[in-house]
Amino acid sequence: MKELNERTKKVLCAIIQSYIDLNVPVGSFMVKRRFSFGLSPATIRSTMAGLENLGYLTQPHTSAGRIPTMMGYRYYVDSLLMKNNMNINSVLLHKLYKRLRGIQKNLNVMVIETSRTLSFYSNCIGIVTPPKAEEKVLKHIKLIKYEKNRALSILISEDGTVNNNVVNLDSPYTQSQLRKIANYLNDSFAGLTMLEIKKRIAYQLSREKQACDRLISNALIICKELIIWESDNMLLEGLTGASNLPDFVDIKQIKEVLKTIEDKKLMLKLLSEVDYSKGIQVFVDLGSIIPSMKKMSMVISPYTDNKNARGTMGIIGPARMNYKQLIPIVDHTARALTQVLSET
Amino acid sequence: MKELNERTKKVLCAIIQSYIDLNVPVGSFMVKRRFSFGLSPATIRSTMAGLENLGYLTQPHTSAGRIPTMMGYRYYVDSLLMKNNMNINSVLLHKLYKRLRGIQKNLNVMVIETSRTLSFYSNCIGIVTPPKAEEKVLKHIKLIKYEKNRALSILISEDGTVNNNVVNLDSPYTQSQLRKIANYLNDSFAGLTMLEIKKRIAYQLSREKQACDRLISNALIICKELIIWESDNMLLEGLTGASNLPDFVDIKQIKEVLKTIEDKKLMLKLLSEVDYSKGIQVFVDLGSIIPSMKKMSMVISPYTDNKNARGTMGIIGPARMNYKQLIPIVDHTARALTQVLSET
DNA sequence: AATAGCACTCTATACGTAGGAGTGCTAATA
DNA sequence: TATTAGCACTCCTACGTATAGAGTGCTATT
Repeated sequence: MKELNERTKKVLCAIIQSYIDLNVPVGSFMVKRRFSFGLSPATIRSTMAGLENLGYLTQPHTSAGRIPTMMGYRYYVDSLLMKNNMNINSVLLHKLYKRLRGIQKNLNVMVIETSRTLSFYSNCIGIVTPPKAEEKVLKHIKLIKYEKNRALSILISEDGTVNNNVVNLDSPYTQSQLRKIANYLNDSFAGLTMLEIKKRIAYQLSREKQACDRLISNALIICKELIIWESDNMLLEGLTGASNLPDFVDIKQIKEVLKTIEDKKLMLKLLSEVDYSKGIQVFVDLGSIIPSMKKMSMVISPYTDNKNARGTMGIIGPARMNYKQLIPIVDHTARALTQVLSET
Repeated sequence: MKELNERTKKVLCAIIQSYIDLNVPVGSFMVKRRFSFGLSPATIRSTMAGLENLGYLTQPHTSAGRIPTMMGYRYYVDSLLMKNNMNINSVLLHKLYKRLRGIQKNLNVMVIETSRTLSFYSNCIGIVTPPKAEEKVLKHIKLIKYEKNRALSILISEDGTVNNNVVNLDSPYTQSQLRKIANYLNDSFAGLTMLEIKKRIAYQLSREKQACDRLISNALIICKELIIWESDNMLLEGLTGASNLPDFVDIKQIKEVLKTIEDKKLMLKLLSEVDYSKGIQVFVDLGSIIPSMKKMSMVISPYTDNKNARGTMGIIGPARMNYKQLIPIVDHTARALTQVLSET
């Protein structure tokens, strides 16, 4: 891939910016009118022809202007991130922080509210994954007698999330037996991540099937069940807002996207592979990963509570989205969320 | 409103059934072809003209067949319910019961799964409201020390639902103090509905502001906070399926519906006013209640656990939906859910 | 190397026409 | 008197044609 010369770069970015702004194939005259770098339409035309050959632009038909290819968007976004010449309205920024700060400090509520916020300010689909279940650190387990052969378990994590679940027992236990089981589990596992706990349980159960105490082996089995139940999840908000975008005129596309989102599995898989170390990331053309997401992009950023909890949050919208505005919005929302969560 | 004569009824229902089946304005020849009651097209035409005058049918334009008005659907559905000549595939019925029976007996999961089931078998939007929070009967409250000034509360209802919530305390309490508070609350309120508890708390707090024990008054305040938090909710599934219906060609309509559904408030209000005593109910033309739901209908039925819990469940779809199939589906799903919940 | 000029291409829009489905009215019929 | 056949009429839809406009690529010129 040869490096583009300065002028070619400029023309490419001008075209993409115009297309993002106007949603219409942009021709040589349009570029000249909107960005008066002293070039004649003819010159711009030949540059455009070059960019088309290189694969950055394409024509819907012979006598139309150019529109960006996915490769074009990729280039555009990368050069934006490089130059970092994006701007965010300071009033909006203030509102963003205020809104997140106003929420009660309950992680579950926080996650919902963040996805709403993202959707609200971006007019895209807001997406937030709570901290990964496997990485959560166990703080405390509590077991309460519930029905004859069942116990209510309460699982408190270091990050403040609480999960409850009904576990089935092999035989009736008294409340004091349940307390003993809970004590054992707390002594053994508090402070460890769910992943570590899972591993240890598997090890202990395999090692001494017969040797150990019935109470203990039952405790292990209960705990195993508990942890399995703690599955990953994800929250999406703002289908309405997103569907108002001019790009969603294609009803087939909208249905496809709805379907994928309702399915969640694919999205979760994709999100689980996001690289936490990288900061903000832009996936231009989700279609190459999830077929139904053709011509869609995702801007995503990690967040943490500065302890163990790490999650991802961002937006999904048309590849033609206004990156210049939206990348900073996602970025600042992630910072704001991290900050608020760290204050606990 | 004059009663229609037998033949006119027949023609009206034939036209509506045809329109539901084919989604095309139906003319006199069509009726003759599909339903050979010995009438000539000319006769059918004059009957149709009469029905149009009465407001049951309408013409998209002068030289087209007739389509039903909302009043027409109303008449059609009422006569269906009256004659009760609806049929349900017994294989489908079997699957329906099997599916609901296969779910673990956790009310929350049950509700999600029911709305999925409804959506799956109807290709409409499935809608289920969990039992009304106010009508829930308190079984047991448990308080656990959580952080300095906070306690984790676990609220178990008779119907098996568990809610947890973090309550803020005015000052630090020890675990044993919390236990005392919980005991007091259990002694006072277990077995009452949330609504009753709310009333009693309001009464007690107002009656003896100074007289009573600090612990008790705190207990009351905590409990109040808990109960307020228990708000009504609703679950919707199957936007994808519904959007595949041929009626949803209008993108504007689909967006309007999405918006309303995302909002939830209007829907909840509507559902809270459903008459439990009536069994299955059909709202033809939701548009008259919720403007964005033009030309949509709702088939809805109550369910119970044969104790205190009562909720509503049903489907939302185009006014042109196949009532003959879908009314029995909703009906049987409600019966199945009631049966499964009653088995606990 | 950049530009002006020009012929060419393709789309979107409007318009006109023909075909067809369905009606309402009227007169004939059982 | 209720029903029906016949017929003129209406209106939608599909399809073909014509036209304006936007934008291009190529070529000759600066």
